[in-house]
Amino acid sequence: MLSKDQTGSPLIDESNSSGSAGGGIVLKKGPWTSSEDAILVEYVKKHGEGNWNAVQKHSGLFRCGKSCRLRWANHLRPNLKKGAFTAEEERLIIELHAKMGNKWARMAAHLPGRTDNEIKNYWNTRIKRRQRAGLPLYPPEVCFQALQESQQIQNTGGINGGDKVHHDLLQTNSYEIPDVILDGFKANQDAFPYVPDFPNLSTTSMLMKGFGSSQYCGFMAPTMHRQKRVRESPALFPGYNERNGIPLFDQIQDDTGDKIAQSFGLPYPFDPDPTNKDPLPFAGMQGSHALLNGNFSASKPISGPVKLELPSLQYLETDLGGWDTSSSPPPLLESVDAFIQSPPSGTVQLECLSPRNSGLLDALLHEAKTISSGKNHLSDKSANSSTVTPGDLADSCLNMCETEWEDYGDPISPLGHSTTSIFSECTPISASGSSLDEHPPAETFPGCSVKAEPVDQVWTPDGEKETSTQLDFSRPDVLLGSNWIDQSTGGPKDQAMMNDAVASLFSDDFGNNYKNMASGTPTSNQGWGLGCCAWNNMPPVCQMSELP
DNA sequence: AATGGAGACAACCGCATGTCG
DNA sequence: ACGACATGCGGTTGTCTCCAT
Repeated sequence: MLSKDQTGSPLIDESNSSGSAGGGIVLKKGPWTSSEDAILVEYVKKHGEGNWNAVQKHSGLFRCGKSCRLRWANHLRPNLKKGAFTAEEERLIIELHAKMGNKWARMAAHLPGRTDNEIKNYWNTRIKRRQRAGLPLYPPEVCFQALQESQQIQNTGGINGGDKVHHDLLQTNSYEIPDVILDGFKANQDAFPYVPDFPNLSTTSMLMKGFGSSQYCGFMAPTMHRQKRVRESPALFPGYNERNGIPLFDQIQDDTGDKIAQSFGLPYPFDPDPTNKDPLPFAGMQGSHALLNGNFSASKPISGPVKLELPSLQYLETDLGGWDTSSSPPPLLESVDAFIQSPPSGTVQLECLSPRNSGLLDALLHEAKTISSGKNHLSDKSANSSTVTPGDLADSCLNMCETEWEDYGDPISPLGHSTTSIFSECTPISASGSSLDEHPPAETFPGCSVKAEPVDQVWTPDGEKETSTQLDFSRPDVLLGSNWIDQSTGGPKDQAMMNDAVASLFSDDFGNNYKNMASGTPTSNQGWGLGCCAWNNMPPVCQMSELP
């Protein structure tokens, strides 16, 4: 141990001291000096780690045990890696965060020599940077993988596995990006890993934000301990259950949702505290779409072998749980449409309060429910008490994800988050004539059986056509309602009406793009995808202008 | 040269959890 | 079962440096 003389008497710096050890001893706070470090190292060498409160007693170090532990863990313990994160580490951090959320300690366990604090700082810095740049937090392949793993969890009966299953998955380091994705992706991702250069992707960023960290955008409920999580309370959505016949989320295994949510780094469900007066459920919706969209609408990373298909509603005709297993890869590419299907009539009003508006996992669940009900809705809607199965949910998520891989442009807005946040989740109906049909959300178009055409054509996203219009979607559902399809023809219900309505509400640019989309002309807005359904039920309080 | 913003990093704080008597 | 204590974790804040203006 160094003597005070040797170390310049750093033990007590009165000018920088605060606090007390209870016995009148003033404990130092603030930056550690090298001499303090030496003392601590010496102490640990002698006595080992732990019993940190004894450090002060035995070493004369005027630091609280907490501070000592932190200093040791973050700076002094051996085998600590110093310096910048390597590319591999960064990739891992991103992947882990996509799966775990802000579980820094757990993430650190996967990064030998790195501390949770280091990772946390790195991530927060990255968040800020990417937020500012309007870039997505997660690369699409990471999102997809997270989804895939969620599905794997469910498929392996991990519904009740809780974190354990999830953790096990992580332990396997199964971070391989699905080939189906990377076949095409890697080819174009020299600069990969996780931060693909998506010049046109800025609008998806918002959707990426809010993952598990309240500081991302502020609209996400903070990560909560499981013990604190309370299942969705009917009080939050009064009448939701009874009137809609749609099961509340407590009908779904909590662990399932939890795991999935964690796969996204999401708190699940959204702030469930019924006493919480903060209207986060809705405020968080944007973030939620960040989830659905931002994660998956990674612009156009795929080219080549990946089969890209426009969403199809075909599955609605089939048993939801009975994907055509003859095709491979299965249902993933074919079910996105589920999310663009309008809810069955009669549910619209209620869904203004539906949990999907939370934007979190429950939103997915709700969408899955919509899918489920969509295949047989109307007829037995009222009797529909089907519970969304985890598999359904996962499929839906995955399908969404894959759809988002489609090569489409982003209706980028300098707002960064806005347009894509919303629209990239809207299914690009098709270039074959199907188009959106504007309708008020109160109007429904049951029997969604639109068959989307495969996306065979490759078009260049009109990334230059960015709208800088400040969009104010007091009722985005008006525009984004998924009920724009004539169910009988699969085409636009009233294209002119829709176009006019859109043009009137959007900027000219935006409206024009929209019109182009409606007419099948590829534009940057063709990527409007999955979000329709979710936004379809967006409460009026959500306005794009409120986005950062 | 001065200044302000952003990034990087370190450290603290509050709370939750685990352990032990 | 309970409380005290130690530890762990995540969020937040403070400080320093760099860089553009």
